Amino acid sequence: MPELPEVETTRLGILPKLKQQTIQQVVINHYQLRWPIPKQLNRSVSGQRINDIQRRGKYLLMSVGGGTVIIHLGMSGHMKLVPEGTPYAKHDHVSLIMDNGWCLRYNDPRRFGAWLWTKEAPEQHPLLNHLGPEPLSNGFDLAYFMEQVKKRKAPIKQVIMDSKVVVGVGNIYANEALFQARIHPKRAANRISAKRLEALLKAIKSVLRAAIKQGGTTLKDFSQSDGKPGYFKQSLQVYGRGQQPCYICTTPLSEIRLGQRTTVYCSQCQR
DNA sequence: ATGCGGACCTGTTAGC
DNA sequence: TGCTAACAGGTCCGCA
Repeated sequence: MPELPEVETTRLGILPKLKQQTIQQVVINHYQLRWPIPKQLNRSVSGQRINDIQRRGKYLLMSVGGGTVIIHLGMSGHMKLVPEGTPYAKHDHVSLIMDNGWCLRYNDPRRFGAWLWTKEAPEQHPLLNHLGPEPLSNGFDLAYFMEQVKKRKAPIKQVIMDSKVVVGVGNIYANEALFQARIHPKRAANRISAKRLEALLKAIKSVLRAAIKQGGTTLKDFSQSDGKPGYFKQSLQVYGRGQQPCYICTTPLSEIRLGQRTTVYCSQCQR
């Protein structure tokens, strides 16, 4: 479920009910996520007020007095806000019971997500301190992108999905951005002209912006128990459309595996 | 340093 | 209908 736009949508969805509210209690039903949830989490955050929730890449950073909860949704994680006392759903692993009667539930069937605790500045944390720039920030510009790409001969798709190069570009949006920029996903990163790299840079930004905008339309449903975002599906040009006609030239879209991820592209339009 | 495959999990779907 | 295999939005880790 979560690529960057969904994480941002989640953040914007839960923030209004949590900001400046006090965490009464933490209930952990399942400690074993990608890494075990630290035992001291409950002690560290109970009674603390949530100052803010920020996002870095696909990580959510919940700052409370004394430290930060670092949250990742993995492949299948999502958040729900429910009234306190609502029965647990299957795979509800973490609950934050708030003083204002709301309860944040973290649900994650595959348990690839994470809930960690740090007292240091979160950007110093080992999981965050090697991350590349935010894709929508000014730091992700053509000069930087060219610098990164020229030392990489791997397929461009794998390079734009590398969080050391830029954060937040997952499999769906990597496919979409490459189609928008007309670049073949297997093309060696260091063999793309500046002009085409600029097109890719713009495509990454525009695809992510558009998706965040779409996610925003489902925000009002967020406190509902089944708040599944409607998603960006109808806007997808290639992802999930293998064998179907290219919207530009009608050639059937190709589907291959690249780095163990499904990759869809138009062999006619993308070079 | 870069690049690759394996690992962590459960649920859903395609194929026999 | 039931079983099995493959695949799913992520990304860290260890080894070449």
